[in-house]
Amino acid sequence: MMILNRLTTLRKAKRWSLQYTADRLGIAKSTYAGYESGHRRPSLETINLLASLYDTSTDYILGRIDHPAKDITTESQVMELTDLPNMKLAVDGISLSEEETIQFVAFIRAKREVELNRDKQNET
Amino acid sequence: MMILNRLTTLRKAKRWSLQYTADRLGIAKSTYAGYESGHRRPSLETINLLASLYDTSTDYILGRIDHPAKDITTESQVMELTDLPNMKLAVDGISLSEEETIQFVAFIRAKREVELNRDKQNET
DNA sequence: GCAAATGTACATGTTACGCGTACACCACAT
DNA sequence: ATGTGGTGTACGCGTAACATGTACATTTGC
Repeated sequence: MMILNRLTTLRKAKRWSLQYTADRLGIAKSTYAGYESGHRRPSLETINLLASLYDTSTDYILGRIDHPAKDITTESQVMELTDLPNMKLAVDGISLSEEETIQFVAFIRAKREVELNRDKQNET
Repeated sequence: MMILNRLTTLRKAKRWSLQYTADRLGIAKSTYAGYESGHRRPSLETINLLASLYDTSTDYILGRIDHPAKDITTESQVMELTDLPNMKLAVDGISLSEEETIQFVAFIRAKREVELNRDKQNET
């Protein structure tokens, strides 16, 4: 059995729905759902697209390698956290789980939302 | 059209025949020949095997990258968040402020603390 | 020149892919 | 409570395209 269950993790890291992802891929929602559930498997083109959309490599999606990194060294100086599979971050020497990063991104978004609303209140 | 014509080059670089390659892959000669001629396309498993046999990556075989280098995995660089005074992280394209990064670390530590205590509770 | 190995082309049966559809579930507003 | 839109899941069907065997062409070694 080929490792494709990484798709679900990758998609949720982007906070995308099945429908949205399927639209980006140009296929039906049920089709993409089949990939994640393991009942169906994507075409080569779709694998390619997925690697691009999820900012990773086909090798990672296919389970050939265990690190989803695109080439970190060539990345720009600013690293996007929502592209989290591209990097490994640690706190106190313990690597962040993807779940932790997802939670933090949600945390930051909520915090900014609050600040945005507060600013709006302060407008004349 | 997907770039698969690299297969012929890769195979000849190894000085392998169609038959030998097909045997290594566990498929019929005509089947593998179909890949190189472009009339047929390999399964995901076969793509995987091909990348391994030819000592390259699926990304190269699929035409996602142009260099056949095997080690596309810049081996897991783990970056310690607390050691990154000038590390630039972003969420939704907006760079994290230093305070936000501090909050990030605090957030993770608090979460882990909670989990640690919960685990202790669950011990007999 | 011959034989064996290699490469190419094709017809066929069968797999499994993509889609639509239907359903359960949840959040939220009415 | 009832409705509405969005999400994830499961299934049956029609069909594209895959794997194979076979046959033929071409090259290689003797």
